[in-house]
Amino acid sequence: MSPHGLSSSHCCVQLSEGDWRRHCPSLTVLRLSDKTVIHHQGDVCDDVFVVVKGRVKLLRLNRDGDQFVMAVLTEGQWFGAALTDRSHMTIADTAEAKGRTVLYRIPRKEMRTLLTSDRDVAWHALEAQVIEIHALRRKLELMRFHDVRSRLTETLRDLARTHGGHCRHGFELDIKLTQQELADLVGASRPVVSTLLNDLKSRGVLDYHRTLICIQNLAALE
Amino acid sequence: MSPHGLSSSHCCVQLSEGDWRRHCPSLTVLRLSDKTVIHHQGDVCDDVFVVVKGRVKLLRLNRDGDQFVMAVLTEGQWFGAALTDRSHMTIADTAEAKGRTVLYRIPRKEMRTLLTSDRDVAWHALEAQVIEIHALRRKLELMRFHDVRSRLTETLRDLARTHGGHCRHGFELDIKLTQQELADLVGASRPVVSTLLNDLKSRGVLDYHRTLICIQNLAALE
DNA sequence: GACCGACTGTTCTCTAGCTAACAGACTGCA
DNA sequence: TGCAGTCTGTTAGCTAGAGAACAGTCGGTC
Repeated sequence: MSPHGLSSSHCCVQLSEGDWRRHCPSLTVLRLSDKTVIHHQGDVCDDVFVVVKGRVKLLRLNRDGDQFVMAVLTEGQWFGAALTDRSHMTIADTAEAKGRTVLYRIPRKEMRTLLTSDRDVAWHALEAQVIEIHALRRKLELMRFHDVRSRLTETLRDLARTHGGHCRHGFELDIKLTQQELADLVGASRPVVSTLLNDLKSRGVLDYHRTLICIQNLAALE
Repeated sequence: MSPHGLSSSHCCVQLSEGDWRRHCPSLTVLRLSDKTVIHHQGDVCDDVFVVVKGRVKLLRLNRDGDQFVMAVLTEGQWFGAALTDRSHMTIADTAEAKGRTVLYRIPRKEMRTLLTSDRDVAWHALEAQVIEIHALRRKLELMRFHDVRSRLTETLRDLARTHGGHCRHGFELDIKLTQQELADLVGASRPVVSTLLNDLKSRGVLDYHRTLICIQNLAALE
């Protein structure tokens, strides 16, 4: 539950595979391995993808290959082609599977039909977009007003909320992240993230071993 | 028209005052003068506001009073209470009238009813949110990868696109902005914006006098 | 159990851009 | 026509954090 009362569970349009197939006859199922690129920024893409299992990173690359992660999507969320009428649009984000994932691929037109015909789905979609806007605005505010240290702690709190699970030490992220990935999420360079992470570790706030992060004291993340 | 083909005209749910009144019986009309604060971040607010005339700035303040402008809304766009079911939610953005503006104020519940009952309005709302997400992601990308100079030129191009009008010199922003406001929009300090603006002026790309900015050579903004 | 590739820890240097500070210019109002 | 308030122009430090560079560590695999 976010401090603003927007639970991420609202993001999910809870339909079964049968429901999806009924509404979207051209649906295909994709099974992807870690780091598979689903679409690349600048591609022309006319499909919408729904995350069924696993995680998908939405990110932007600059010409040096540095990346900035806009969002990490979980089960039930969708991405891909914009919903406008004009087809053959260029896509702004790169989407990449994070771990093994299963997706549905749906032509934009069928998704549009579903959204205009089913009231519930449309409402949930709208709510999901509103929540996404909220998250993006927060991220912008963080980028503008906060230093890397507080951006890092906020990001960890967010991750704990949306991708966390309990473990015997406390609160464990069930998403494995290298320091580089965390830095890409925070919008900072790896060296400073590394140092800050060590500082937090030495202060007993969290513990980690390589890509597994475990938050011992969520409250102490301020 | 944006480079991605998302025209801002799509943001507008084009309803007449009669339409609005029919759907939302509790609608009230607000006429505000420049700089009136409509709601402040942290307020509890259960109303949605629709911009009928003028401009509204959506911004975040930090404790030093520095502000960062998330969006400048025009006619037809709406803001305010989130659309979730839970009422009495705290609001994340400060909203401020930019110049004289006219707004409709609608209780969240009636807006919700309208959105769940009218297919067209719901669709347009969804499109508007998608476009907003697009803009926010772009802004994030700019903040992450680009220096103040290119953020400034991109911001000016955006403003020309969404709030621009022709004048005899070229392309004039029909929104008056002080350098401080421009800096808040770009996410930079006033002194550097001032210097960059002078540089652009001396290179003949644009001209300005106090709050009036006139772009002579849109293409030269790269 | 030795090797390779991926990841982590740390240090040093360098710079974009922030803050502060102040002077000049314009605008509007008495 | 003068004064107050707001906006602009510019300069001089100062610092967060980027980037490069490299050594250390883990973990899989042959």
